[in-house]
Amino acid sequence: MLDSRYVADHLDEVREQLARRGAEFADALDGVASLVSSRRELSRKTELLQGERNTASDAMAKLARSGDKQGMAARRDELKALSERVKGLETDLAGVEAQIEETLLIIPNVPHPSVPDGRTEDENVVVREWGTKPSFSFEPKPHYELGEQLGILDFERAAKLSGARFSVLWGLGARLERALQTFMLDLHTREHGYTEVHPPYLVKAEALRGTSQLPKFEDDLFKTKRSDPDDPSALYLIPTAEVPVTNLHADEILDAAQLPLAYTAYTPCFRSEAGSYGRDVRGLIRQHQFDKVEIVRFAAPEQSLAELERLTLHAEEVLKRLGLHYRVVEHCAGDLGFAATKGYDLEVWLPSQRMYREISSCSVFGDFQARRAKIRYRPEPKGKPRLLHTLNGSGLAIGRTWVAIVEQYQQADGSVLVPEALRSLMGTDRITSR
RNA sequence: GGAGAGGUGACCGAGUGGUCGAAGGUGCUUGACUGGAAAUCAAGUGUACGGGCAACCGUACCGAGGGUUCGAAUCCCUCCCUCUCCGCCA
Repeated sequence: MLDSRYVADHLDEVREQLARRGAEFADALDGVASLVSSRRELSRKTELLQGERNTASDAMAKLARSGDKQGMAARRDELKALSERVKGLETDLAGVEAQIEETLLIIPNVPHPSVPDGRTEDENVVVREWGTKPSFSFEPKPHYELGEQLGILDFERAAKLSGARFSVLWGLGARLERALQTFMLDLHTREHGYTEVHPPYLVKAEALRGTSQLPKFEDDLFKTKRSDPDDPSALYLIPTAEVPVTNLHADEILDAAQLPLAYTAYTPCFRSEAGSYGRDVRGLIRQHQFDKVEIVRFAAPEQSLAELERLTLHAEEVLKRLGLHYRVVEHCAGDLGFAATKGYDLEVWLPSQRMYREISSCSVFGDFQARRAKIRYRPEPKGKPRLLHTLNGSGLAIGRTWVAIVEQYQQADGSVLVPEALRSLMGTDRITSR
């Protein structure tokens, strides 16, 4: 969420910055500006009258102590009227504040000045590549064909259980999923300094509001208690570990010395994929449920851009160790996530598609999430609390990593070599038909 | 799910209608004392918004929301959470 006062005081600037995203928020922004000025006026009036009421109330207390029943009776009506006026103003003020919040909650973050222009993902900028495209003496197969032939991947039975966009992994396929969890968590905790977290997979609406999946992207989420969809206490399945992990520090004031905080978490992720009906219908690329190891950092504002580079390298290291060819692209302004102010995608090479596909998204959110979730830190021991900056990235999406390994390491005979780094966890150096 | 108890500042804990942003203690910070430290003594020590160059002042906040009242941390209602016992369960 943007700062309402900043928006009101820098209307044109914010308008221009948001225009880079290719979206129009003119009306909403004007609305915020005028609401902010009526809030100022209203709160001044309210406080003045509250002060009057408090003074009068103290006088009443004195009368009460001196047992002046008559004096009290004489003033009661007058005070009641005053009190009613205060309540009226308080209600109005709360109304204005709610309107400001409501508007601001659906306005995206402004792109950082360093973010390149562009409308769609086609205008993202390739920053660097790592490794080389594997070459094959045969036509490389898609992972879903290989997986089914090897008996490690089963969509038919998944459909029987849960419908489309679910999968069952068998044998070494399941083992590979588990090996990847362990491998990634071990790398981040042992070598990159992250603290491992095991969070809940069901969260309150409040948490989703903190990281900005709500209120705007409710359709993308699975909500529990469907029998009473309006129950405000209904829990949601997490679409990413970002939600529970970032909100760990909601409503907290951290010490500067604690920063940067670095957490990693393995969780399943649940996404309704509403509106993506025709896309990636085959294979593991787009599922309602997938596993992911997430990395999350909390940083002082001055550090956050450098922290983004660091976090991105941590995610990249996973691909390097697995020997998977990939590239890094920077989001153009139009392709930036709702809450992000700058970000990179890691795209892994999929031979069967002859394409780079997103396997990680690393973002810095500035104070956008911190303002929503009220995550602050104290710059100096006695100083005023200040919003910190949040960051996160996939480190990595495990399903897509599984896909990349099967495709990049496939052999002419249909078997799949196990990357060196996973061999001890897998207990084998090759996946063959069972 | 049933019965009971409770949610107060960084922490413990007092406060059952008015002068309570909140006693007392602990912790922390600063000062005094000391060769230094401990102990002791003194002062300070929440967050947000508004005003002021500043000292500081005003307003709100005692789990959340609503109500009663001239006035609520204190009374009433609803919800959330924690603890104890029973039941059930992994």
